[in-house]
Amino acid sequence: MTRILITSALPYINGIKHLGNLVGSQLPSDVYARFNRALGREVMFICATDEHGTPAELAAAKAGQDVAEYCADMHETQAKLAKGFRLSFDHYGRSSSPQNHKLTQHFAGKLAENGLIEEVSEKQVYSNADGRYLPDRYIEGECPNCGFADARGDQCENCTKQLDPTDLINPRSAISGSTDLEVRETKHLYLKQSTMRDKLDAWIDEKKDWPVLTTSIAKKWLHDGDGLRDRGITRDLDWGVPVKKGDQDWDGMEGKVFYVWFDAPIEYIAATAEWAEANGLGDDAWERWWRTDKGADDVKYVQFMGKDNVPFHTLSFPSTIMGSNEPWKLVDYIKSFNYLNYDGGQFSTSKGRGVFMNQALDILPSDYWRWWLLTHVPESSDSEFTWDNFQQTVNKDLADVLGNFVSRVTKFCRAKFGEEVPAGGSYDDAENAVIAEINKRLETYNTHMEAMDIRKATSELRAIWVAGNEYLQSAEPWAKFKTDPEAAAGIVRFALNLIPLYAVLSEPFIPDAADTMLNAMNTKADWPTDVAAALNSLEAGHAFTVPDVMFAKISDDARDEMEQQFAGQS
RNA sequence: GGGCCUGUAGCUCAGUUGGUUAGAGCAGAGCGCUCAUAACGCUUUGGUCGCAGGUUCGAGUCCUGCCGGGCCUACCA
Repeated sequence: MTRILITSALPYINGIKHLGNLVGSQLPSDVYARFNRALGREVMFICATDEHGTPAELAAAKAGQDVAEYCADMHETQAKLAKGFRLSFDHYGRSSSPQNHKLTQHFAGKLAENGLIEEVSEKQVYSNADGRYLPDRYIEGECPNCGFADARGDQCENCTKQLDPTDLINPRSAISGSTDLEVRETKHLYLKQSTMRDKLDAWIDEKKDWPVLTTSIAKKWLHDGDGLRDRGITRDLDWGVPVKKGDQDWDGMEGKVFYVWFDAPIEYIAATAEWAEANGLGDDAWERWWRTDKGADDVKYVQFMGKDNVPFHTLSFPSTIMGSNEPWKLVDYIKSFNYLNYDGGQFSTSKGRGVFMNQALDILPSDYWRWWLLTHVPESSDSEFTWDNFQQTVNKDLADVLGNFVSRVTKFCRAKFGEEVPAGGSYDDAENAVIAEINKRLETYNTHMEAMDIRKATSELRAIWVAGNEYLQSAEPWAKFKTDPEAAAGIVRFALNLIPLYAVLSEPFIPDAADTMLNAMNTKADWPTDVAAALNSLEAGHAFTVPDVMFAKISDDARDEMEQQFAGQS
């Protein structure tokens, strides 16, 4: 039996994430995890907060908190929101965990042993007022090319010319505005990725089935200019994983930490170790997912991420893994996504533009958001959120097609036969035709889910819901009831049986609604392998209840109000 | 500047290795049903597939150029 290891890109710690962040990795990975669990496969689904780096320190300072305290609070907030959206992580870890400190230092030590680390002395801009080194984009000044006053140290937004911070005229700190800057000499570790270029190139070449978005970005970095460049993996910061070789100190690296992009992917592994500890299990429990010498040979490892994360997952992290010369599990498939835009522009934290995870849950239940986001997940190109589209999709698909189906069937039965599955009648041609159709659609649905074609899967699922309404319309139990109650009973029994089937098939997308359906029908169900059998599972006499309205519609007024509320200040 | 992605009905999107009259959902129109959240079902109107060339017996699909949108470009993460 194949085991499935799934990781979602780690949300950064510096604030509450918006819907674009959610749909770009966590939500689709959750669908895939739920689907695989439903099939009975053993799944390990990992996510964590990514807590290191300059922006985390600045966010903490802005919040007037110590950075460790800030990260702990924000981790709790994000974990709570993840639960609110029903993200079914087996563990939601923290990149600041002791496990990650230990593993990150371990990998660095191995890379050094294998001659893949180089010490480089370089010049960095230091801000006396801020008491810290400034990354290029945290330095602003006048562009030497076009004269734009607020050019950033890496690139001028106005003329798009790439810059070096020392090019700027009258440079200042973007954090404090201070001009008390100086260039200091500082020593850093570089990972010699360039020596692994051919190996990485050959490895990427094997991945014929990966999304073009994934492989093309990797190829660009491998072949652009002089090819893959070495990458600095340390920073002059206080908050992070202290630079060590395994458990040994690293001469000349005192007071420095590893670069956030070096330790963040290692947290996928460390979070699994956190999971083991949290569940009172030994190291072998997590190592069997990650070490091919300890049982991970039968693991299929799938990563989900936004396109901005691709280079780090196709090149940097594999360099770390391969360079260690230890039998760690490499990724088998990378599913990458484009971006979700908001009503004609980008989501913007600073402008308060767009919907953030906490706000979304304040307004409507998670299933509404999950369904819309997943039916519009940016798989082939960027996609766009509009309130009008959101309202239409939710009202039509969830309220009218699925919710109303459950409602009409259960209420009709209650009125004519009471709140139990009626006896009498039998399944005939009409029912067998529905079984045949669902069988066919289920096969397609399974194929899309295995391939992680999320949008195609949603439209197939919707078609399966529609089949129920079509059936009722042509079977007309309300008309039959007047002349042939037995026949009507058979129809209602069949229709009632569709509800648990729909619940199971819908669970990866709308888990709360699936629960509601199963609870109402007072049953449990497995992923169907035999649709005919599944539609015979509720027998005559089985008691059920009529659920409350599963999905209340979004009114035009409510839609307009929400649109106003989230328009931002642009 | 360079690289990649993208432009198909009013809207959101499918369109396998080029092969007869270009598909789906929503929206619009008409009809039907009345069990149901005025829900459901059936039928139907919308497209010189961004533009211009080219290859081919044949191109939405391949090539070239142009126009528009997006992302990345290695020190934000």
